[in-house]
Amino acid sequence: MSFQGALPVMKTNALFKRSYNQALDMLAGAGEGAPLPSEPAMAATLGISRTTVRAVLSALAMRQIITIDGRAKSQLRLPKRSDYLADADLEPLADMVERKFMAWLVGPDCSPGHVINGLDLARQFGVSTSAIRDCLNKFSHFGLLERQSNGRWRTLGLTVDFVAELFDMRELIEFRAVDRFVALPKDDPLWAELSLLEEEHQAFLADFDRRNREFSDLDHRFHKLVDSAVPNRFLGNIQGVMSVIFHYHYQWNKKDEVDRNHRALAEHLAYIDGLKSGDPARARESCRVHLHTARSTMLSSINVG
Amino acid sequence: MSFQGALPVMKTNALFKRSYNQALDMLAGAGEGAPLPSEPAMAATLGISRTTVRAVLSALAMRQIITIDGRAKSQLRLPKRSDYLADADLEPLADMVERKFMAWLVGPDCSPGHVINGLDLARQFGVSTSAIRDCLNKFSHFGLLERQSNGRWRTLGLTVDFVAELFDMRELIEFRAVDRFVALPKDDPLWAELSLLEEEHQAFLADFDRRNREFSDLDHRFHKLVDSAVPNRFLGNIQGVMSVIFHYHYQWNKKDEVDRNHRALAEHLAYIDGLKSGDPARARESCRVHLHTARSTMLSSINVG
DNA sequence: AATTTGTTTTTTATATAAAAAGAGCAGCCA
DNA sequence: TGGCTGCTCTTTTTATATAAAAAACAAATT
Repeated sequence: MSFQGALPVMKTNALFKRSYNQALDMLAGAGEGAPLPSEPAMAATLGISRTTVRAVLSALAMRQIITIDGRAKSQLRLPKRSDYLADADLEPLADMVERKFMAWLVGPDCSPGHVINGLDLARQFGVSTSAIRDCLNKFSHFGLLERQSNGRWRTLGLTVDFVAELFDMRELIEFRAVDRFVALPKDDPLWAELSLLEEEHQAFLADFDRRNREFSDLDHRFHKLVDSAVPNRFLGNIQGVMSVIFHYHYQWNKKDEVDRNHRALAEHLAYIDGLKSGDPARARESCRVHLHTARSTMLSSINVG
Repeated sequence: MSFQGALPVMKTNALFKRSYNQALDMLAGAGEGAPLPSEPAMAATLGISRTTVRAVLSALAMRQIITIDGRAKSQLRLPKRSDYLADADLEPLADMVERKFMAWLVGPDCSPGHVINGLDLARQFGVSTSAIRDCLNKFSHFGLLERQSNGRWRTLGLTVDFVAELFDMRELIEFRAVDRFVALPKDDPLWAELSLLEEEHQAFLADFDRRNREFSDLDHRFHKLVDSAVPNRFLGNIQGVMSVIFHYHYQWNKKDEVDRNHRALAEHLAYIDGLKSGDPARARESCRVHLHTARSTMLSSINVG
């Protein structure tokens, strides 16, 4: 299945490439002729192992960007644009497969109940079947897929039922978290974090037109903070599903995006007020309103999409 | 397809072996010289594909147990004990790995926080690294493992925290299910199922000494029934964790097993009464009592274990 | 003595190959 | 006509091989 001269690459070296580009950034920051930090120091800075640092360093030396002589490493020249490695495959493989799979899942080639052909997907995405298998395994935990008795995979799709069940769970969890949150002592660090997030919301609102697109991240962080009042690892799982669904679904449903985000932003602020009031009933109500809106927004988005 | 001198076995043919033994059972039921059902019929009976049926049939013919001539298949002799394939590897590979892994996890070779060496486990269990990888992936969804940034696996273990969080979640879900359950119309099929299960509990109690061991299955089915009042696929996930944890943990903690099961059985019956009373407060209370006992039993079992 | 580098050993991630099991089709027999 | 068999093609499951990355170890330098 090799189109061009694709030699057999066994494992993506995305980490190396990312680190290489990061190293170039560091060199751009320093001056020409400047000495480089030691290998362990660089490893710590980049958060990678020394093995990878050494690979990056020899690549830099090969390109005549730095020179290495024992432990004396120095910069020969400033990095140019062309020195950077193309960001084509900088993404970890699993992320790439996940992205393509979600696109396929909500796209026209897949209808709910569709039986998945792993081999075919592998060819389509340009990866091996192992990668597909891992991805399918992951999504089956998210409830988007099902295994039949004969070992085959069937899509369940982003159906109305799925969303309803997901939100039921979400409400169950978040209502409880709200009760716990309002009862937190006033010196709990979560209150400070909440205030910080409130300010972020205000700033977002002030600059809404430009930052509109980044809302889903803010949304995720806000709900995560509320839910953290009841620490529970199983809850994190559900949050992960929510996050993935929201991320991908709204990426392909830009319709009414501005209105949707604007409304959610306002509701978040009311929700924060509710929490800060210390009144459980009021907090619960503001939470209920927001989750209700989120649910119907998602449902209508699925129905038209 | 040779099951004796097989040198490099690439994939376990557990399905074939299980089916082969099942076919022997069928032959033992029929008489000598009796005609065999058609291939599709056997496939349907055994719940496998015709390909596997054909493999079984030719193995039986090879062993001179049956004779095949076109579509005329007939039994030559009754199967002997020695005809059966050894039950060493009749278990699906994934199940075997899961079992061994859980045993390892709660055993002395593994303490919470331990970094897992996949290759080593593969050698220990006599399987390939792929099988281990699949297993680790599965258990990470159960919250028993964690992936570190460097891609390594670390055990979190069956700690007090884990159990506390698991039961928090369970209570959250089951309380809600109870509320919904008592509100079901009296002609809902769930009521009939509940009565059936109540009878099973009574029968269990009458024959407790002998059936004691099978209690965990009954327990699982009971809670599953209650929770089915609120159908939700994410909930099924949590139930799966509970089931696995209970199954393995109590398999190695036989201490006080009789008392533990006896008490749970009594509480289940009270719980069923509570549900049948139709009074939400009473139902909730009997549920609370039982879940509370279950939690403390599990916790104390971990502490002494 | 504490770090740094050079080298070797482990471990993980991925593609590939091959067995096992499933699905479908054409001809055939009752 | 309807179901059965023989055959072929797909799809899934698993083991293995190998590159990437991490970790460990040893020698060298400050």
